[in-house]
Amino acid sequence: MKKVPEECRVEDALGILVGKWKPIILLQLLQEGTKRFSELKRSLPGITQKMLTKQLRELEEEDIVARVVYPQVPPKVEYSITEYGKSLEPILEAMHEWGTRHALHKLQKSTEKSS
Amino acid sequence: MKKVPEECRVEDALGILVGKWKPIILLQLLQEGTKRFSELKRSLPGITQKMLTKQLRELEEEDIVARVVYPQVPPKVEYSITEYGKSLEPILEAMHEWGTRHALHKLQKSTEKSS
DNA sequence: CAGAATCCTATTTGATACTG
DNA sequence: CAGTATCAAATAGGATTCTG
Repeated sequence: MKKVPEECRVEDALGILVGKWKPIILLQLLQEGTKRFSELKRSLPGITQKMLTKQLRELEEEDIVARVVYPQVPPKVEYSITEYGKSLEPILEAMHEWGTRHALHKLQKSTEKSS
Repeated sequence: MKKVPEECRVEDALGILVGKWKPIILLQLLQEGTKRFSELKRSLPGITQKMLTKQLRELEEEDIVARVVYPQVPPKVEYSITEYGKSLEPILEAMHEWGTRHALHKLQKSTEKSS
């Protein structure tokens, strides 16, 4: 179904990072290590259970995050970045750096009225 | 309105790359240099004028691509990556590399039936 | 606690036709 | 040639309620 040249794999990486909460979820897990579902939810103000579940499931599907269920009551589920998932870190950092510069760039452009 | 920690600029970069056709448009312009609207359309099988126009406008808005209109008939419009836009290239390449490895990774996983 | 299920809105993408 | 305009379909995102 893909009509783009097959040697372009940019969209594969992009597809994994895309989602309103995925980058921030990944950064949380990268920085803080393993976290429970409820901890993650607390650190992500505004997210709903549905979205958190969905995004985590998608990341799990791609083997980026690991999900460990402790069979006890009340339930306990822990999420963490897989070794494989850590390979995304350089990309996330590059994007963070670029994004920071981009914010400055836009600021400069908007100040270009005073030559 | 943003609820994510303000020090996270990953989404800014992501927002610029996201769009079904943006990565491939950028790669085209990076690899082939300046191109006309119709040339771009030809190199992007499946894209509609509407989408091509929209994505280009969004990239132009962020100062990633430059749009030059030649006031003549029939119209001629050329698009190219700006100097600033070229700063995205490392990210695109990193994503491309990662995406390639990811394709292999998934292939290996699907072959894990034979231990 | 960690979700699943349902319902609803908004944004994205696409098909098609028209225009200076 | 390089768009715009309009309509329809698909997808993403969100609010709320229920459950083992």
